[in-house]
Amino acid sequence: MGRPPTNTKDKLIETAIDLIWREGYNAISVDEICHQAGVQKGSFYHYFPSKAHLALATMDSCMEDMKEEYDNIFSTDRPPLERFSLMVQHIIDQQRGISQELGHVCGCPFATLGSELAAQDAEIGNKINDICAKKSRYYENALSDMAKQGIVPKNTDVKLKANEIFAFIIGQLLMARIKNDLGYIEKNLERGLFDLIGVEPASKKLKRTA
Amino acid sequence: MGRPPTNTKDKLIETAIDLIWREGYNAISVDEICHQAGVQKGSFYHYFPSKAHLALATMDSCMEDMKEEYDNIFSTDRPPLERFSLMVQHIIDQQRGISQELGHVCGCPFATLGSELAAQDAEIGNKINDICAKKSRYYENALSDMAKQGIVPKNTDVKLKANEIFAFIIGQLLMARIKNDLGYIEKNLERGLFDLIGVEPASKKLKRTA
DNA sequence: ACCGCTCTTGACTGATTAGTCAAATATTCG
DNA sequence: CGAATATTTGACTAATCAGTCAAGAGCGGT
Repeated sequence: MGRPPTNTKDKLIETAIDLIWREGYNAISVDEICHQAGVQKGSFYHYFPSKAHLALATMDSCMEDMKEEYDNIFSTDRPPLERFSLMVQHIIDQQRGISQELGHVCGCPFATLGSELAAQDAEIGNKINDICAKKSRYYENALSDMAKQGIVPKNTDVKLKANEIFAFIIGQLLMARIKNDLGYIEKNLERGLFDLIGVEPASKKLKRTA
Repeated sequence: MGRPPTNTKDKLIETAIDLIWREGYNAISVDEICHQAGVQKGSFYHYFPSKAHLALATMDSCMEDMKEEYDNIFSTDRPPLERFSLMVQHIIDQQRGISQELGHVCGCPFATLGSELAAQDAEIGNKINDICAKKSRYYENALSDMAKQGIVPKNTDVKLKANEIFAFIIGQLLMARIKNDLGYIEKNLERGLFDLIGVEPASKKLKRTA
């Protein structure tokens, strides 16, 4: 029944991800998104009741991609420390790709949007909160496994530690975005992460405290 | 000669700091700033050639305040570890005050603005870069002193370490802003900071590695 | 062929945007 | 007082904003 589904909605979401990620939510207009997506305004409002709803849809889309990647990276088959190393590499690769594609280091899309809209739109704020919690859970699980294996102290507060790790990562990504420079992340992200966890990556082995 | 100077310019800057800090740069209008400052549009453009120039002025103002506080906190009279503890307390106090005044946890004003405008306005991006560098220097000096005193390894890369600390702090502040919750900062900021530095705060003393 | 449904079109609205400007006002100096 | 300068006023522009809507186009089922 009716006209067959098209890729209009997806085109809008894909275009919006790029534009919002690079420029921010309030800096771009519905007209601009439509124009770059090659879609008419009426079609936009056929699929999304408002600009804010499109932003929510872009987050859902990013969230899906993220989940797929992180389910793999944080697979329990992998040694827990290796999961973090792999994640660092994934972040660097992703940032490099996006920065080449969009002409600017863009950082974490959730953090950028969250920072901009935290005090403005409660629903978006909640959604970003959700995403933070989901990401933290990957870290918590890995940290739990590390505690079981004695890589970190058994009594480690994994929730607290996961929060520290999360903050450190989005902080590095935010700095990379502001400086438009991936150098620090490339040099510094893994090292800082392992400092926070309290272990040494790869070759260098130092005494840990129990 | 001429009409005497008034506080109009300062009123505009003060109002803009509050509005931009809470809502973001693109989310607020010149009209709104003028209205809340009780100033007419023409007066605004008498003092500032554009909205972006007001944003620059707010950053200069924040920067001045910051410098005064940090010159005190990071005074070389103080033991270097105490400087970091004092800074943590200062951040917490400041965030509590602003969140009460503006009705929302606002995080770091430079990071918020930087995140929003990094890809948009090169001049603002450069200024924020400058501010980051200045703040990092306080950390570097303290870390150098700690290295001299053997509190951290003599061969510590203080520039790298300062960058890690900086990223961690703005990451925590960003999360606090997104979650609109100071809880994590109050519980977690000092602890994570000392984990990164590689020392233990206050009572708990663990073996460090040389 | 015709109906019913989905999707698309593009002109339209009314509000808001950053920024302009000429005239008015207030003050100091001579 | 009167000239010179600094500040204020508020109406104005032209562009842009999010969102609306009535009309039509494309398709499946009957």
